Parts: sequence; structure tokens; C-alpha cells
Amino acid sequence: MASPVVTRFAPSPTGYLHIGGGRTALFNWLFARGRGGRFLLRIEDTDRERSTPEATAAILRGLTWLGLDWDGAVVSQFDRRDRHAEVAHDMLARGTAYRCFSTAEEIAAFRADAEAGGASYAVFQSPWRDADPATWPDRPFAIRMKAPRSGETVIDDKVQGRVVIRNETLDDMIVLRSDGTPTYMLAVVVDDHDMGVTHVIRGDDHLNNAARQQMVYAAMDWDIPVWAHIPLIHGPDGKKLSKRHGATGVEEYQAMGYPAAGMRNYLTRLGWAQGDAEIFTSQEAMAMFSLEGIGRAPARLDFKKLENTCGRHIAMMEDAALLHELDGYLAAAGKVPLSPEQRERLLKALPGVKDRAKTYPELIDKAHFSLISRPVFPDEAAAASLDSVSRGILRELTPRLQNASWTKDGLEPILTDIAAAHGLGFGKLAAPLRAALAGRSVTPSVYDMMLVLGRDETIARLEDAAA
RNA sequence: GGCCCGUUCGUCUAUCGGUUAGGACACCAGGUUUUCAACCUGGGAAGAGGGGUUCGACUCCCCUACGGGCUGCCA
Repeated sequence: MASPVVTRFAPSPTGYLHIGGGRTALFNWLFARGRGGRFLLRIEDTDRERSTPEATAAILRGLTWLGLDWDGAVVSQFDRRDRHAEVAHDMLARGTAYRCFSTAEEIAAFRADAEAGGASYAVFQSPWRDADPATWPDRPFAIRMKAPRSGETVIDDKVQGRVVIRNETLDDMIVLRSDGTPTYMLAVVVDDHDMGVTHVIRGDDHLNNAARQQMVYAAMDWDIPVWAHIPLIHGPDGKKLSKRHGATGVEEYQAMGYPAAGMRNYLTRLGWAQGDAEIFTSQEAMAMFSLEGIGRAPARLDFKKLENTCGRHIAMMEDAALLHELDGYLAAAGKVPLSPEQRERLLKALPGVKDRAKTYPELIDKAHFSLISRPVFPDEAAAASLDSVSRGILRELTPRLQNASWTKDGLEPILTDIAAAHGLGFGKLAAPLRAALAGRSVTPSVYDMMLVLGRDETIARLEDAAA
């Protein structure tokens, strides 16, 4: 039996959940869930200066909205600092790490010298690497890994392929700071090992780090996980995604009214492909997702395609689920919640409007006629079609609706009759009807509106407009 | 500076030595229509540049250009 897959998402709690981080989490989630594995969440909060509980909460909210559920409790890296220190000392005992008494000033001076000497690279070489314990001074020390100075480290990456890094370009990285706290390079490895992580799927900004981390695995004689370094997401201009590109936080997309299912679909296709598959559910994505399908080049965010994908998902959604999503959107966007009456009518209106909206605000706008109550105030364009002639036709129409069978088949002959009687095309009659029923010139089908509103409300709105 | 990664239509991508280089979004034109959208049909649109290897390169190798990352007692 193959060992079960364990993946993890390990963000730093220094801000909101970035869209790129969201995709990294999504890939880890899809990979684990598609293979009956576990998806873990670890907060990398060892940097006490920059980590905040608010940021952690924001990240959890973002993941929850995206529908990425994790297994077990959220792990705090900071809480595991004793274990990290223990491993650092274990390395010391194994002789794969050493005490380094160099101060920050000495290191800075070393680098300055190297630079002045025109060295091609300035890998710091600690004088304490092989120092006699008898010479150890009585002051705080950092623990450095004793990295090999020759040979090469090979990263066998599922996305990037075989990456070879010469060991002489890597320094003896610090694993435990002089204040006794662990560094990221040590903590990730210890945590991933202890949590049983089998596949590390993360941004390719960590590709070089993987070489140094692999040395820690080797130093501790631990199994190396499968690496998969995915390219970062760029803005539409191809530059690294930043604030000036607009929304970079996952929660901003929620507030803009993009459905989570559409976001998942779009983000999955951003940098990953399986043949011609474009629109799919998360269940389908889990079944298809593979590390081999991930591209090697950074992808750009394309809002048009995002919108198209979201529109397809809105159209696919069940009405009841859609209504529930709408409630969530209104709350997230800080808008007034729907009243019971509005919910009831909107639910009936959804089938007629959901295939014409790409986002929730657009959907609500299309369903405007179902959310308003009398009196309906026509906008300028709608008012223009309510001239005296049109109002006369409306007056003529209402009595005939009293006894009509309230179905499209029952209503259609009546409306086409009236139009014909006045020598008008149906389009000419539809305009004042839209104005009367919705107060707008652009609306869903007039039949759909009449059926959603019902006989009494329809007639009342027509009489209001005809008066 | 050094090291590492990347480069197919405007965008996301397929192709895993032999294809008229395919699909999707976007765009343009036409159709349908009850406004808008949707939908249908058609169209334009790509292998960064230069060297190799090979009977044959988008595909393999090298160089250049461009983009990105790493180079911290940050993560």
C-alpha cells in the first residue's frame, strides 16, 4: 500500500490571504483530497515582529470562503519552538551543526571585505566551523548547519525537473539564533517531518531554499518529501502581482461578488491544465489534478476569463444554493440583507436571471425587478417608453389579464393580440411593460417577470404605470 | 555581481521529434431575438532571437535577450 498523501499550506500571518497563496493552498488541497490524503494547515509565526493574530484570522477566513477545509488543528510554528531547538541541539550532537560565535557586525564586515575584493560571491564562512571547544568564548552563539562545501545538491522537483545546485554557493545557514529561537529554514523541515508531510507544494520562490532544507533532512537522516515548486502568479502586465494591479487579497474577491466555486475553477486552471478541460466542479478537479499538469511559467491574472468562469458556475448552481451564496455575499460586502419577501421572490426569479450574470452584484442587478416593491419608479429610459399611447395600451391590457391562465402559454396570445391590434411588433409592447414592471428598459424576459411577480403584483404595477 | 527558474495566439494553455500547431477567454463579423445577456456560425491571432543535434524540431543542446526568484540571526 502506498503511503497516504499529506500536504500542507504554511502561510506567514503578516497580512491577508494573497491570491497567490490561495492558489498554493488550492493545489495542496486538490492534490491531497483527490488522493484520499490529508491537507494540513500550519501558521508560520516564528517572526514575532510581523506576525499578528488578526492576520491569522484573515487567512483562515479566506481559506474557509474558498472552501478549502483542512484536517486537524491549525499548527502554530511558534508553539513548536522547543522542539525546533531540540533538533538543533541534536544536530550539534551529531556533528552536523556547530556553535558560531560570530557577531552580526563581524559577518557584515566579512561581506563588505569580500565585495571590496571583487569576489564573485560572498558566502560567509564562519571561523568557528571547526574551532576547538577550548577556544569558545563566553557569549551567546548561533547554531549553524555544517553544510558540505563541495559537491552538489540535487532537487528532484515534480514541476521544475532536476535542479542542481553547487554546494559551494550555499553558506552554513543558521538553524538556531543566538537568542535560542529557530529560523524558518530549520522550523519548516522539522515541522514538515513531524507532521508527516509527504508532498511539499509551494511557490517557486522557495526553490533555492529546498536545497538548504534538503541538507537538514540529510543531517537528521530523515526522508525527503516530494518537491513541487509552482510558479508565482503575475499581474496582467506580467509583473509580480502587487497592490497597483487591484485586488490581491482573496477576501476582496469575495466582496466583489465572485462565487467561490468559480474562483476555485479559475485558479485551478491558472498554471495547470489537463487537456482541454476548462469548466469543472471541485470534485472533477480533484480527480484530474496532478503535479505533472502544472506549468513552469508564471501565469497572469485575467479578469475577463475569471468572470466568464464565474458566470458559468453561477448558471450551474442550484437556486437554493445560489440564494444562500447571495446571502453570504451581501454580508461580506456589507450590504443590506434580503427580506423574507425578497428571498421568496428572488428564488423564483433566479432561473430566469442566473445564466446572464457573471458576478453576484450583476445577478442582483438583473433580478432588480423582483427585489423592488411598489410603487415602481421608472428610470429615464423607461419613462420615455411610457407615453400616453403606451399607457392607453396598458389600460386595455390589464382587464384581460384578470382571467388569464398565468403561464407563458396563457399570457403569450393575450400580449401578441394587443400588440397586433395596435399594429405594433412585440418589441414595441415589451418596452412599456418593462418600464411598468421593472422601471427599466433592460430587464429579463417580460413573461419571466410576470410569472415571478404573479397576477396581482403584475396588474398592480401595470395600473400604477397606466395612471 | 553570483546562483537558480522561466519564455507557444493579447491572456490561460494543449503538444511530451513528424499536427493545416488544437481548445478556452477576449476581440471582430454575421445569425437568432422581446431590451440586455445568453446562444449559434465564421474570422483574425502564437512557438523571443541566433546557433547547433537530427532525414525531420515548438519539442533535445548551447549562446543572447527579456522576465522572475534566491543570495538575512525574514518567512
